[in-house]
Amino acid sequence: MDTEQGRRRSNPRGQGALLRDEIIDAASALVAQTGADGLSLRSVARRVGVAATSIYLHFSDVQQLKVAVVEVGFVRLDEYRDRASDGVTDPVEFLLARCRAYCRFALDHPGHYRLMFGPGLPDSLAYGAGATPGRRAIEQLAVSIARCPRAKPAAERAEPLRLALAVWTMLHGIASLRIDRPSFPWPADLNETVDDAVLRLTGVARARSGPARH
Amino acid sequence: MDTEQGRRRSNPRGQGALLRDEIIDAASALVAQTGADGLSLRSVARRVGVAATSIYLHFSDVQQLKVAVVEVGFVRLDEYRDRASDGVTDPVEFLLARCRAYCRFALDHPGHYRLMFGPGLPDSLAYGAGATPGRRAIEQLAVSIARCPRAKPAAERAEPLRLALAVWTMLHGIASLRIDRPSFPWPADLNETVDDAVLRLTGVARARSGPARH
DNA sequence: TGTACATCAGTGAACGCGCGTTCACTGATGTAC
DNA sequence: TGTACATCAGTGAACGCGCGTTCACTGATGTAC
Repeated sequence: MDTEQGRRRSNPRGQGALLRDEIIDAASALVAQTGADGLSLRSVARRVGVAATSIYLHFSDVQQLKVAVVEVGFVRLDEYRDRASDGVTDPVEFLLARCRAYCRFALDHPGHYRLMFGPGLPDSLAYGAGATPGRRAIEQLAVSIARCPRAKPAAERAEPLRLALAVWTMLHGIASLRIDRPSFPWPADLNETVDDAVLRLTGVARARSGPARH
Repeated sequence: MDTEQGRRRSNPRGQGALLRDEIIDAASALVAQTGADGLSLRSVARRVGVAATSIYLHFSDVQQLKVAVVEVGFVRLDEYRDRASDGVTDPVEFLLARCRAYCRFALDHPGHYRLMFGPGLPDSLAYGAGATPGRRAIEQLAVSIARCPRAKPAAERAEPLRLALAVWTMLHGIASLRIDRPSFPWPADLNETVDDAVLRLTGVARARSGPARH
């Protein structure tokens, strides 16, 4: 429909799974462009240039298609964070880099982010319930926090997992409000907002003369 | 449709505005029961027991109806907070009580909350842009924070408005994640989570032997 | 006191739309004999 | 080498649904003369 390129040819025999990837790609692009609500079985089919019913060859349900898009989103989010912290040795800067990357991912991919963490997906299908990417990310975050030197005396410290939960919650607040209320006069510097919040919440102290700001 | 009570009688002449209130009430109830997505012009009309077209007598648009529901939500949120802090003299407890009330409102009225602060309403119609309830609430929050004694030396303090923004963002994160991911193993005690986050973010110190916890 | 008219509150049928899902099908390509 | 058949990848028409919005209307009640 978008690009009228004559007739679509069937994939060669045995390569039917190729369409599955095409569908996921198209769904991801749709979510990116038109938001989570723009994702429908028919809109995806139109974009791929295929009959609506062909989706059912690979997904039992429109919900399962959304789940697949969410899975792609989690992989990309991981990549964002890993790339941001790659080569950073200072534990505090490591932590901050990954937190900033989380928010940057959300603002770069608002549609995906909403689908991953918003009301778009029924809770039962969403990540967060089992041993899933979301849960693993929280645990990684706790480790990152635990490695940082802290200002407070040991007695006043909260456990890292608790802190990780608080940090994730904060990052989600920052990201989702900026996504959903773009006209609000947010501070221009997102990284500064993130750094400030994370340092305050965790009680972690940044080294005196850290590396270049961002 | 819900309760078949024969035929609806027109409101008396001059009292046409009564229907407007009925519509808003029904819309609010629908949002409360079935979430922001359950709100449609026709579902509201069904619930009121009126023809779908009658909505247009009072709202030019389905969007305007949503805006009216959001307005009701802001009034209720204000009530929640005022009632929670009523009679509380200690400034820190005052601040915490209002923050807890914010989250409690959100969890008691998830449909309203999502409509007020989520993606349900187009940004241009949402609060937050002008001299609106949301903005006023932020300023009130800043005042509440400023009245609290703080642990840190004056040089390290952030301006209250900045802190208020951070606190609001945090509360939104807490509330919206609990709403959208109810199956995640959140700490059982919401108030403790709120208190902890607010105190850490603001650097405000609670009095040694405060009043009963909650 | 009677009547024409205006106003008000609300109705009912119809429109076109996009949606998820179903069903029976088509056409190409491989495989068994 | 030829043919019957199975499998695979994908199609197209149709279903019923709820939606927002439009249009011309109805019936009661007030008001002017």
